[in-house]
Amino acid sequence: MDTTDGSSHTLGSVEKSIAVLETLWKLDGAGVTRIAQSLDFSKSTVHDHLSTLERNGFVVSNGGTYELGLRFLNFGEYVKRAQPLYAVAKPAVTELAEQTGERVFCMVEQHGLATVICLAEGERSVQTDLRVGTHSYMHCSAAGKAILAHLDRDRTEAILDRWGLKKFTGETITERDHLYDELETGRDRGWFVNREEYRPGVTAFGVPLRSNGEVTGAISLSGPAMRLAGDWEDRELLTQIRSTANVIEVDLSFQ
Amino acid sequence: MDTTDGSSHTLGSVEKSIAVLETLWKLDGAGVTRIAQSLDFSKSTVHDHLSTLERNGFVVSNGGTYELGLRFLNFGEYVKRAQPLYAVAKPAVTELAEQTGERVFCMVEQHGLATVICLAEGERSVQTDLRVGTHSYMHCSAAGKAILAHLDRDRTEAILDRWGLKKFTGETITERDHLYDELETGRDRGWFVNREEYRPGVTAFGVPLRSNGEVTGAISLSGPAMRLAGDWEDRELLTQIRSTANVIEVDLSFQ
DNA sequence: CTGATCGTTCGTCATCGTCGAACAGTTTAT
DNA sequence: ATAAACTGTTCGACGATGACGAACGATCAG
Repeated sequence: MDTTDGSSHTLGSVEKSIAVLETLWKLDGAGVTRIAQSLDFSKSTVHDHLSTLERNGFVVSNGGTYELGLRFLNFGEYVKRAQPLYAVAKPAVTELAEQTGERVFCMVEQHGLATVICLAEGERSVQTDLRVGTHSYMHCSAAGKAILAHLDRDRTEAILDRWGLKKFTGETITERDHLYDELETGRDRGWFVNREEYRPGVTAFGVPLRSNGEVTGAISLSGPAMRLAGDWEDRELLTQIRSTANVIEVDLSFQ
Repeated sequence: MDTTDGSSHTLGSVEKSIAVLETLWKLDGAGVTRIAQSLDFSKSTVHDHLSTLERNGFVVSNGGTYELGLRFLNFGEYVKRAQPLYAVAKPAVTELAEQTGERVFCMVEQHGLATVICLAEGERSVQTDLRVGTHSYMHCSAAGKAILAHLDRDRTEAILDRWGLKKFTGETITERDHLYDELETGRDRGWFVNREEYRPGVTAFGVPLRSNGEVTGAISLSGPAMRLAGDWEDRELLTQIRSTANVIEVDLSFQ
């Protein structure tokens, strides 16, 4: 999958270490042998990588089994706070969740994926698998569409080339033209929607966040499809979401 | 500093990548040239590492300058939630902060450092530089002492050998015997204290958390030294802290 | 327009990452 | 109790590959 590069100066040993870390993540911790056969590396190679990573705090060993280390938490919190949006969006998102009772997210694009940087739950918010730090595809999330709609066409194309339009439910948009239409209508009316396109029964509305004319992220509000189905109540809900986005944009411009 | 190892099979290129990541962290993002001269690597080497790390989401480039990527947030949140203590301690810590109005931490030991895995602020809690994910030395924090006091003597020695007893204030304990005495008295009475040993004006009380007879972490409560100076009110405060710790220990044993 | 600086590309050489075999513990099954 | 089948770890040697300096094109300051 990566041997076709040819002249690229990518460091194989570093990528091996990353593969070990990914495996440790997928398997929720594992031993040398398990990782070695999962990646088709030799045991000694895996051991070398693990001990190097452990010496640096990215891995921790508990009597034969290895896990990801707390140094990731250190870097992770730093990266979260380094996002200009975080400090501003956090209180606004929390307030919107309290007002509406639903779950509210703030997401940022990086590497073609939308990542949750902060989240707040309302009183009646439903369960979800989206946590802070979760990466999600942009074609099937309300916030992702909001961001995608405001990128250069080339960039959008590149993102769709890289990640495809994976189908999660019967409602997921899997055709490019369909998605482009959706992005255009969303761009025109100022908000975006994900109607059970990622999880059955879950609908979300998304609004982009602009700073200096550039879209730097988006907020989205998600809840049960039943509750968010009507067009009448949506008007009220949407003005609340757009109002929150507006507050964030203004706050962002003053710091 | 590491060339004296001799026979160790540590992967130099991986450690170089880690050094690049650390530099990116220290400098809050930087360009190739800046990193290269900061680490005394060649520009092309730094570039190779950065592009490899970027291809994997650990670094992101914004027009010439590089920053740490959001993938660290993904891993960081995962590691946080992977700690058995996290889910149990979070609500208990929050409640204690509300009750007392002070700032409360839950910390876990790894690689000889105490790392904050969750934290809650009370209404009158003071400012601090401790965030979730912050690593701190164990000899000068209340939670760190609580954990240190219950490790094997060999382990404690190894930790002090590795990290030393760095002096932060005039109150910091910098001699081993002094620390061992302090750990013993704390172990006997069941709680530990840090009286302005890390930051002037900040005092903290710490209590260990046991699971199956083993200490897996600690909680601590910190506030202004003035407020936490008396011995009378401390009695009340300490029973609240110990009671919270007790709740966590019981909850932990039932999952 | 010019000089200096940036990030990037490229090809070479010597380093050092990889592997298999052997090691020492630990658990499982007989 | 004993052996067989694991585990993680150590070690040395070979050859892939990571590091470097030089040259590149792009950008910015004066």
